[in-house]
Parts: sequence; structure tokens; C-alpha cells
Amino acid sequence: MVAITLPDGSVRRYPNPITGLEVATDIGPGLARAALALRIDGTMRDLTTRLDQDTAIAIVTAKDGDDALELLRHDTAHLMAEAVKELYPETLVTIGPSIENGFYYDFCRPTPFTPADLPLIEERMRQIVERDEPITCEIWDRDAAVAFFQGLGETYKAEIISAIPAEQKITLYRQGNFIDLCRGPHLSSTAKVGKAFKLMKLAGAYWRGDSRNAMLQRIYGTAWFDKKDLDAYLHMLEEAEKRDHRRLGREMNLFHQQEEAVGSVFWHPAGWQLWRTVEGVIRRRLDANGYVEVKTPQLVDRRLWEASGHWEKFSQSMFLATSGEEELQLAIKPMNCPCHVQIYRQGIKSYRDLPLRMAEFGSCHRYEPSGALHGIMRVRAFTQDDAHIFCTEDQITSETIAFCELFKTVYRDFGFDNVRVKFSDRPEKRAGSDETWDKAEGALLEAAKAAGLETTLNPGEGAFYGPKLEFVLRDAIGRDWQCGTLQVDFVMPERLDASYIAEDGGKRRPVMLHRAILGSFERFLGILIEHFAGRFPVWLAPVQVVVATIVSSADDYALEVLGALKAAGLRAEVDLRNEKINYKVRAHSEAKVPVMLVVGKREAEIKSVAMRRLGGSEQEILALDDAVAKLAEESKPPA
RNA sequence: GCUGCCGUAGCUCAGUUGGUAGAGCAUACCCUUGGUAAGGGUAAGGUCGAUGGUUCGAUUCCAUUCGGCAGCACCA
Repeated sequence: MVAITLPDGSVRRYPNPITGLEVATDIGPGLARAALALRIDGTMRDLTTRLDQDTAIAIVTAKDGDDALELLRHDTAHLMAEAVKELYPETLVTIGPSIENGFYYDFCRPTPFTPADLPLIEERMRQIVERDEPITCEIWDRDAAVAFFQGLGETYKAEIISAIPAEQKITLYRQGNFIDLCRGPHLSSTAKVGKAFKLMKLAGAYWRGDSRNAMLQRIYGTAWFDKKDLDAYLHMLEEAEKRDHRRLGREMNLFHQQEEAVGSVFWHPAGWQLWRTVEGVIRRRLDANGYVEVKTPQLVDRRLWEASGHWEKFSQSMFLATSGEEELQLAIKPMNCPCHVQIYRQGIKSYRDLPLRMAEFGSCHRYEPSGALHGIMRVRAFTQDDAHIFCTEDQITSETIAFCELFKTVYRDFGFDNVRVKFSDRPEKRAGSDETWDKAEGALLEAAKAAGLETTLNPGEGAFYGPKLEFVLRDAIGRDWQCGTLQVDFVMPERLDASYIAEDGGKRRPVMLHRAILGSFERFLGILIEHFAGRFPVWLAPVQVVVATIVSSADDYALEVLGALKAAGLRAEVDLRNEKINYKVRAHSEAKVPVMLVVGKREAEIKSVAMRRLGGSEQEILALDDAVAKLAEESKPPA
């Protein structure tokens, strides 16, 4: 006798052990059809799992959201592997997990896949779905499984099995003629995958994620429970492409990049205006929060980088400067901290000087790998909104709290409300003793807790000199971006010999907190462009208002309006071209100017303007003075 | 850096099975003075990413190289 408890608390009793699928069938044929898997103790299990003792189960259907999608995507990955093995039997299979929005599978084969292969594989996948092949789980002996895959020539699979801890069961899943090592769970049949999937792209990927290993062929796909969801996802991708900052940068004439300066940005007037607006926000906040601003040299002798430890770890990605005249040992600075320590070291510091918050809009250069470059989001020449807080150990907590308040305010100003925090602890390659790291990690975690932050652990991802908090914001279309950071550093002050005189007259080491709110201007501006899809709020927009005439007899008045706007501090332009108003409205709408003031004969006569908002179809007739006052108010950046 | 794909006018793209190229938009000029997302006409605009090779002849074929895109690896 087994008693099966369902989520609603009801209990069903059966005389003999029973499978989840049988329970579902017993409840109703509709549920049996919809059933995908079971959840037992919070773990997903196969629908065919045999229940031989009293158990509480939930039957998972497509309505179960992420869990169900993960299952589906994992199955679609297997389905793809089966199709690939049928079409290209010489291909070796490796792993194929579900990921956000879809799945991938890594294959090994002598000749790479081409984009033309994708539709063929997709078609075969549909055929396998129609075949309705049952997916069954088998428990194998480890040695037998290794021998089995070796026998098939599937060396990667054999290697994976060998690496599974001895106490774990080896489960293989069989569908048709395809058999794969897998932890499961899986759907009960290939038919349950349905047809709302699509293979998206080909890419290379290193075996086990290590660049020293062979490169495999990865195929990415997306999978959903119904076609509507698939279409919605594909539509979302199209929308994301439309707001790509590289495209908008060109269309809105914000910046450009070219071969002669790979990894750098040519900022055009409009883009630079955006930069200056953002910089202004940060500068005002720094001033209001007790920071001092400095500027440090671009070229710094290699000795300083050797002393700081950066040379040892990063010399490969530092630019070196030579003069042609003599042997120079200068590096173009890849970061600002050692320079800030030099300013700190001028004169004797007292505990009364701490915390000393030293900020710089620091222009840095790093030779990033070519493949890492991406528009203005990842460049070789960038400007950080950097600052280093020199403080005592006792001040770490209060400084962390103050910084968290600061970045939240700034992010909110730019329209980002959703921010998560990651805590990255000691990496393998690091400076400083274990005791120092214990202290730094402990202090940072405690401070994060005191600041009311919930953190998720990012193991081994800290900087070489200390642990970090990383601030991840979510943009308007749900993508996550890591921007801000706060890092505790006990190492750099030691290496570069920074000290202060404590209350008792003794000499002490300060702690350095490295912190940035935006990260780099280039990256943050790229994110802003994509977040707003180029439709900036008035205070951020490079051009805030365009005055457009309907007839040339209104030209003089239009210039008067322009003058009034400029006098009120607005970034305004005038369009007197010999074009119809329809044309002008379209042109400036496409340029994403937030406000248009249209003037014709009527407006010129009574000194009014017809105000039109980007994307709207309404017009508002206002007296010139009122319009200017209203826009001046709207265009104020956050205080 | 690695794997794959791509590089034709300012932009989006067509084309040449090897005989040095075409459209739309944008630009300039002319006509049009028009009331809220493209009025009409004319013109100008390209050593087809670069270098080398094969060829009577290369934008087209081959090699190398630079740059871009997607992913991987990297990210002080």
C-alpha cells in the first residue's frame, strides 16, 4: 500500500507501487496528457519514477513556469543531439544543458557545421518529435558505461562518466537509437517536446570551458511550450537589435569607431553632450558626499606597477610607451589606484584625515583581447568613475553603507530600480596572506549585511588584492549588466607603503576601498542608450528641443523661440528647412528628440508654440514663456 | 586569443557563372509655403576592406592581412 499526497493535501492510496504517470492518469486523462515530470521534495524527477513508498508529489505541467521550461529545453538539447547523430554519425556528443531562453549542445567533429546545416537538423528534430519515441532511464554500472561509450568512440562521454563521483548512480537515457549519459530528469517522450523550438546560432566553445582544451562546435537553440511564446521571444530579439547601441550611436550621431583606433571611441558632439550630462550627475554627487577629485598621470613608470603587483599579473595587457629617443619604461595607466596612493602618500596622514575619499574620472587603457571588444561596452580606452576611500578598518562598514546609498541614488536617477549584488571572494591567483583575506572578506560581508544588501556568492571571482561587491542592474528589456563595484583592499596600502598616524601616535596601514558607480563611462553610456532605446528623458537628451517652422514667414519668430530656449539653458535647435511639417516631424522623431515646438503663421502672430512630445500624436498650444518655463523645469538634471 | 560567419555609395541592400557596378534612403540644387511620422524633379556620390598571386583582364578565383558580427576564453 502506498499513499501519494498531492499539493492540495489530498491523499490517494494504491495497493502496489505506482509511477507518477499512472497517478496522473488516475486523476484524469487531461492531466496525464499535460504531465511533464514530478516534483518530489523540491527535486524534479521523471514522470515514470516508481513510487514504492508513501510520498508527497507534485505533477509538473507546462504551467509550472521556469522549472517546466528548463525540462523542455534540456529535452530539446537531447533531441538536437539525436538528430545530429542521425545526420552526421561521425559527430561526437559532449554536453547539452538548458540555459536562459533555450539550450545548447557541444559537439566534436572534424568539419565544422555551417549555417546551412541548421535547417536540416531542425527538420530532423521535427521528424523525431513525430516519431513519438519514448524516453527511458536506465541505471548502468560505471565501468560498463565507460566501456560502452569507449566502444562507440564517444571519448568525451566516457571522460565525463569517469569523472562522476563514485557514490553517484550512472543514469543513461534512451530515446530511439540515441542513448546519452544524463542526470535527468526528462520528459516521457520526444513528442512532448512539441515544435516551438528554433536553432539560433553556431559558435565555438572550449571543452570544459578551458581555453587550453580543444574547441568544440556549439549549437544554440531556443525552445518554448507553444509557438506564441517562441514568436514573442523572437520578436523581443528583434526589438533588442533595434536598440543596439552601435546602431543607435550611428543613427543618432553619438559616436563612431574606426580601424585606426580599435577599441576606442570617437565621441561626436551629441554623444559627448550625453557624457557631460552623466559626468555632471556623478560629480555633483561626489561633491555632496565628501569626495575630493584629483587627476593623475597617463604615463607612469613601470616600477610603480611592479610595486603594486599589477605588472606581474597584467603586464601582457598593458600598453607601453616609448619615445624613440631613449629606452623608456613607461606604461599607459591601466588603472588609477597606484596613482591615488601616490597622492595619499604626499605628506603625513593622520587618523583625522580618514576616511579620505579620492575620486578621479580616470582615463585608462588596457589591451583587451580582440574577441572581447564589443562596441563601446567593452573597449581598450575607457574612463572610470573611480574613487579610493582610504580608511581605518573600523570605518569599512560605515563607508560601505554610505556607498551603497550613493549608488542606489545614482542608479535611480538613471531609471534603474532593479539592482542585485554579488559577493566575489578570493581567487586562486592572489596577493596577501590568508589571514588578510579572512579579514577582508569578513569585513566586506559584514558591511554588506549592515547596508541591508542581499548578496549572492560569486566564488573565486574577487580581484587579486581583495574581495568585491558587484552591483548588477537590470535594464528595460530584462538584461543584466554589471556596473558598480566596491572592493576591500588590505594589500595595496602595504605594497605601496601607505600609512597614517593613529590616535595613540603609532603608524598604521589604512584600508583602501576601491569603488565605482558606473564602472566605465563608455560601458554605462552604452547601457543607457540601450535601456532607453535612444529615447532619453529630456534632462539626458543631447538635443532636448527642436523648433520647426511650417512656413518661412515664421522663421524670425522661430529664431526668437530658439533664443528663449537657449537663454533658459535648454539644448535646442531650429529647423527652418524648406520642407513640409510632416517631413520635419518624422525626421526629428527618428532622431529621437524628446520635444518639438512647431511654429507657423498662427503661433508667430500670438507668440505661442505647438508642443509635440516624441511618440505622441497630441499637440499642446502654449504661450512661449510658459513653454520655456515648463521645459526648463523638465530639463533639470537630478540634483 | 580561439571557432564560425561577414566586409559593394554616409545608411540599408542588389549585382557581376572573371570584361572595373545599381536601387532606395540620406546629401546638393531647382520647383513647391505646405498644419504634425517621407511633396516633386535634377545632380553628385564607389581604386567593390587592404596587400600579394593566378589570368590578356580580378570587385568576382586563391593566399595573406586588417576590421566587424556571434559565441567561447579573458575582464586589475
